[in-house]
Amino acid sequence: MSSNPQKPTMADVAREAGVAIGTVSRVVNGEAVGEVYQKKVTETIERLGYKYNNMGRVLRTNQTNTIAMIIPNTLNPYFAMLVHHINAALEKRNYKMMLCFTEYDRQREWDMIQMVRQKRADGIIALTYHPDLNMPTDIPVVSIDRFFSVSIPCVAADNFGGGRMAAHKLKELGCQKVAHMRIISTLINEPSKRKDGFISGCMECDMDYECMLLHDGEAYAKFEEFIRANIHEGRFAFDGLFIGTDSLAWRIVQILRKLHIRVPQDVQVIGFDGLRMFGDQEYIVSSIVQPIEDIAEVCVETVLSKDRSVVHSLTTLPVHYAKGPTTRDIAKEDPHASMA
Amino acid sequence: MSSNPQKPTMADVAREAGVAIGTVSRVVNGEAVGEVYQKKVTETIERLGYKYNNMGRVLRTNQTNTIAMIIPNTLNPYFAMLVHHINAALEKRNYKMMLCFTEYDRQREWDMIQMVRQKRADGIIALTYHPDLNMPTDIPVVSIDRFFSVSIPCVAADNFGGGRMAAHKLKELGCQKVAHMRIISTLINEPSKRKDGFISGCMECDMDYECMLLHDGEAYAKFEEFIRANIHEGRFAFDGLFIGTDSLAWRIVQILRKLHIRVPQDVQVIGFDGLRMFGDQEYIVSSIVQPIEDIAEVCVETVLSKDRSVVHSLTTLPVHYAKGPTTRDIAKEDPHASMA
DNA sequence: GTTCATCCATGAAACGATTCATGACTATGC
DNA sequence: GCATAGTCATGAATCGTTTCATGGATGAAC
Repeated sequence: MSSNPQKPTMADVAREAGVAIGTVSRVVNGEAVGEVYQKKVTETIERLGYKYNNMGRVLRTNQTNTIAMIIPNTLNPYFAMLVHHINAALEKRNYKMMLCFTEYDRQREWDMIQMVRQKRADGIIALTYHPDLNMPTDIPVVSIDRFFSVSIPCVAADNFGGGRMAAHKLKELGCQKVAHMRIISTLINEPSKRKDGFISGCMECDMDYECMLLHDGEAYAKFEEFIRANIHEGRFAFDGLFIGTDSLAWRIVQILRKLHIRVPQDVQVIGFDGLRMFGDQEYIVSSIVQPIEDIAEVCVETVLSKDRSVVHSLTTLPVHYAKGPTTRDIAKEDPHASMA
Repeated sequence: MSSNPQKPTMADVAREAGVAIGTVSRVVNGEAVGEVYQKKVTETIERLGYKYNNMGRVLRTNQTNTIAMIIPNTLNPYFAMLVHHINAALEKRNYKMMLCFTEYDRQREWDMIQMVRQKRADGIIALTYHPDLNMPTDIPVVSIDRFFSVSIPCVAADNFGGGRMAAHKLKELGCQKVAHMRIISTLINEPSKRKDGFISGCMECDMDYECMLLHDGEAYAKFEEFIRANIHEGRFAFDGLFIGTDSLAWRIVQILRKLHIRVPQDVQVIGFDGLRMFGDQEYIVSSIVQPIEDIAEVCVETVLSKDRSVVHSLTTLPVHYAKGPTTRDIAKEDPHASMA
């Protein structure tokens, strides 16, 4: 018995089972087949250890059942969670995710889009940052957090509402003089609206506010400088801060702590995103929480939707507030608490 | 000018340029072609907006230039960093990464491996947990942290050395009575050696030690119970803890803090992995740091190596110790520090 | 017994690339 | 001018699947 050393193909199975190649195809795809044939083919597949080769199928059907997800990286927990939920949503629909990391690099963002053109994926879910990148319109694309044009659907949290919510929350916590800090790029995207919402909220609540929007690079140094400049006789001039992202908020808390400003006793700090330790533990700071799971669901639903006419060009999903460890009154429950 | 609505293929380019299809192929692949042909083809490609279809190529060459990475998820920063560096190492070699999340689920682990059989990837880098999973040997596979057999190369940090290092470090920090806690599965993998190394180290340092290895499920409750049971008159019976992973260490620190045991004043805590906030900020706890970048590099090098005879069946890479915020003497620098 | 409809297996063609045996052409040497 | 070697474009065959026009077999209706 000289077994073929090559991996068996459908033709091999067909020959061995004494049926036509089309019949094998239908068995493999679970289509209706006569009982006798069904059995013969199934047995032969088993015997030869046949595994279907996906490339043949893709070439023929022009369907990869794969969606490309374009994202800077996965080190930021916000991205990691997004990837997590999008993968889950795709898996539910029997799709695969092809992950493309851009590291905020324009060339890579472009390359990744080209890849889809090479028929490696059926559609794109993209979280991109480069200002002058234009998206292809001949392929299903969904953009997260960034609006390109009405022809490219965009999904985002309710950033304006979140900013507004932060202002109201700070008021509720007793703040009178607040500030907003965020790192921006030249790009205007949906998260830019956090500031607008915050300003609206502050005006509604009749709070003094100040905004610091800095470009990456010297941002951290400048923020620290700003904070130092506003400490007079050991007291911080602001009693509430709304920070554009949790990741920045966490860094700001480090700076405040270093300067002996207590959070939350001396100043309330609210971030944005809703990051938690290990994705399921404590929130790392108090935060306006993005509904990442819903965002993922809508993205997938949209990119897979055959009927492009029913697709909204901008979907915004509701956020909510969550307390982080910074807002627990530790001092009361543990007077000797040391920093962990 | 009636342009073809279909995406142009190589045949279209060949016809339009008045050359043979093979010539187009060689131009696309950057092989030597006569200058005149070169120019004609390049121009036509440009004019038609031709993008090569990867599937045709894959089908013919049987090479996907893609490596599948099988991993539980990306929410744990350890996994996220691994994914990050493996992707970078693959990209350097012009390979793509296909990410497969298993969520610790055996069925998924198996499915993912089947996928590669379907010729979606040229090889596998796998971090799996299910005890009775056996790896295919007809495909290049590299396993992380888990040794299957001599025929399947395994890459891991020096877990034994790391455990030993933790013991010595605790001694150095003045500890006398220490404990080791880790969550285990029925699976015996490389990280299991952390305990062995720790015990060796404790014996070398002449320290009292105790080990708690618990199965997932009630582990957290049991650990807390253990800690409570060892607090007498406000003092914790142990002055040093070596925890199996940073993620558990972080949770243990939360428990200790809740019970008014100060870290590091009352007890030193050392974890394993070297997790940092956002991948590049502070270590979340003091830790034995895994050389993730090197691990990634070796994995990629190994899985791509054509000559399987030169690969080692087990590669262990050196670890190092890093201080987390827990080991800074906060009390001295900020007597009023509140927990953040 | 004949006709018709139904069901379903058949197998060639197609998907879009690469590969390679072939032969056309040029250049060189004598 | 002829023989030889070298270069390089050609295009048919191939990879492994799906698809679909074809027709054989079966059963129902009369």
